[in-house]
Amino acid sequence: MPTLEDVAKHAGVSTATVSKVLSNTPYFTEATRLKVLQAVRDLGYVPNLAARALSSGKTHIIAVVFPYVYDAIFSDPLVLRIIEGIETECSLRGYNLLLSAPRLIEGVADENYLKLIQSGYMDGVIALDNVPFASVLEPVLKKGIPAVNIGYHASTCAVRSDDYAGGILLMNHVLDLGHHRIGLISVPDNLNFTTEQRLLGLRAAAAARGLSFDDLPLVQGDFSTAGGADCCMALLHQHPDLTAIICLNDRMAMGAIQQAHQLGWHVPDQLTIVGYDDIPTAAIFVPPLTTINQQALTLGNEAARMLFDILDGQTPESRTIPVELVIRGSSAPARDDRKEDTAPEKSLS
Amino acid sequence: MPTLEDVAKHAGVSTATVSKVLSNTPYFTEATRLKVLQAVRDLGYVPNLAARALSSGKTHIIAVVFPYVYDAIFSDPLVLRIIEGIETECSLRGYNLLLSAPRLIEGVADENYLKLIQSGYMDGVIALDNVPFASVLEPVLKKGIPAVNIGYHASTCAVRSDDYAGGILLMNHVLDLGHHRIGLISVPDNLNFTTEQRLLGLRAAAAARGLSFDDLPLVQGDFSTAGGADCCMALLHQHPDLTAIICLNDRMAMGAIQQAHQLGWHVPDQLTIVGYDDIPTAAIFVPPLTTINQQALTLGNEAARMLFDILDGQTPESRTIPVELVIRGSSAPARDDRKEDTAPEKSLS
DNA sequence: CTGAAAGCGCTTACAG
DNA sequence: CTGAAAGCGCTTACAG
Repeated sequence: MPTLEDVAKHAGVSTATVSKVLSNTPYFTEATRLKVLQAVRDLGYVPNLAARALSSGKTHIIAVVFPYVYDAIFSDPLVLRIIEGIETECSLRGYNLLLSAPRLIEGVADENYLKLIQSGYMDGVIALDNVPFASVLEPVLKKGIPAVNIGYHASTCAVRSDDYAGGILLMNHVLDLGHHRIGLISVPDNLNFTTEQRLLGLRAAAAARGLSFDDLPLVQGDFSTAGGADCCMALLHQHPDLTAIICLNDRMAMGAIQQAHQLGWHVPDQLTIVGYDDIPTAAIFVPPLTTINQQALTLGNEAARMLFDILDGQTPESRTIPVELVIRGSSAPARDDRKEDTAPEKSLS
Repeated sequence: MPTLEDVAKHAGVSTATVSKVLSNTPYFTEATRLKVLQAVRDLGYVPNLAARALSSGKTHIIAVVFPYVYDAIFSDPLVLRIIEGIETECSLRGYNLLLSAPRLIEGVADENYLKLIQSGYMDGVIALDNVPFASVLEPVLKKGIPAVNIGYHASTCAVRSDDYAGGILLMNHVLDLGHHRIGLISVPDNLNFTTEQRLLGLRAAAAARGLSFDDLPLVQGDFSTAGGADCCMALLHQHPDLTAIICLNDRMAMGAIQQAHQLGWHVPDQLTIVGYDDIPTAAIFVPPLTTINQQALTLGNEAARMLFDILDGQTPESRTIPVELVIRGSSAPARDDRKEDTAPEKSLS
């Protein structure tokens, strides 16, 4: 492999000159610039990134970091979509993308991950940091590495999907359809900031319509389809009068719908079930899922651009990306015959 | 950040000693070893990877490379699963994982990708290399970087899913159900080795049962759900006598099922539709999809282990990972009333 | 068993 | 506008 020195000799200039020409420093004769570039071409020279990194302190690598918890991340189609958004921007800017999925176990740090962060091997970090009890960004910030968070840990510049608004949209949709005996399939408390925001949105919307959120039956799933099915079973068993179930993600919603079918309920005629995320399958599920679309690709794009802005010395503002209610076939008006099964606990406005 | 030199001073030894102790070279007094390790702890020393890479030529980075074509890769749940398998092994061995998705346009190389490969920034490469007209591994091999291919390009040590056997299993299943008017939803020719193998398997199984594969109506989709729906529409329009449709992946199968429903066909009573891949959604789709499970996680695990074997100086053999037919609700026996609509073109054994 | 010293391939003040 | 030289933080023969 030819080195900078080979190029310098071939072009008849110093290594300093080659280096500066290649990094687009101005103040060079057109002649020397051409000589250098020609030599680069002649020799097929490609800079050694390790050497460049060592002397300049810049690696042109950015790391995408997401905690490996609950097996949730690698099973989440949105994650791949976010990564795609990041990869596109990196590719445009000539940056490389390192992937790290630190094992997050309460109280125990992932040694490999800590070493990676402290090794100085990246110019910046984009994190999916939403686990309250342990921030993957914490060691990054301690080391002073530029970082952007796709999430709610408040420590850095962040881009977030408007989960709160999503919760409101979802609850309003269900209420607008005339439902008031509504079950919830959630996830364990204190596990994820995004779902907490969604819950807050649901709560606010319910309160605004005079419905006591705390009285709504709620069971906790684990993000997975199987978990959604189990939750649906539990919910319908204890509360056969429900007319709607709101799930905090699509995978649980799909599991819930399947379970409801197996229990003999027709969705949406007898039971409305809605999800959150608008994963690719949502549109082609039977029935197609009413859900909230969060623009995952945009989240990735924006996070990357934001990081590059920081790397360019700017101080970008955090951004919230809007969400959209996507109404499909899994939600329908509450039917009168079911509504009258029991008396409403609260009067509606 | 403390350097090797700081550690050496703190421990009262030379940098060479520190370096060797840290890389587990034998032949050291227990005393000096302890001194060094204590100093490392005292100072919180973490090696600078760029420096290490420059002087040793080892980066402890492996790159996972997959071509960005047809938008297919980033939308494929199996890819994330394969990456998970690779990441797990890397994490175990203390390696980091770089992701690169070179844009593959016929005849035009991705400049960034070529630079990355030639930059010496990785110890090894795992590729998802299945696009016949352009191998992402080609520049890797030219540079002499150890590589493993998850796919069929013959140039390297490879791990592959047994797509041919999958094709046979799928066709036999459909034939065993009594179908013989079978439509195919494929992908464009010469686009992907894996789908070619599946087609060969389907063809062989058909031939073995006396069915002329070339007489079966075939339309080409684009891997996507929407494409599957379009293909299903075209197929049923021209061949309303079909009793089964075999799709080369699950996403197209799910689109096809949805389209069939919209056209008023009942799956599987009137029409059997099967897929390939067993993506997470397949199990919870309505009806649940009969499909071929290829163990994506295992593919990733094996590919990584194989690469580490090469890095350890061994010469592992290529492996084929078995597949499994998963029979679910989207396939059912051909019904007599439909079978008699037209006379069979060929007699079955 | 341990150390002095060269070298990996770049970049970057500093001169001129 | 261009170059000589130091330095980035490691590893690795080579001595002893």
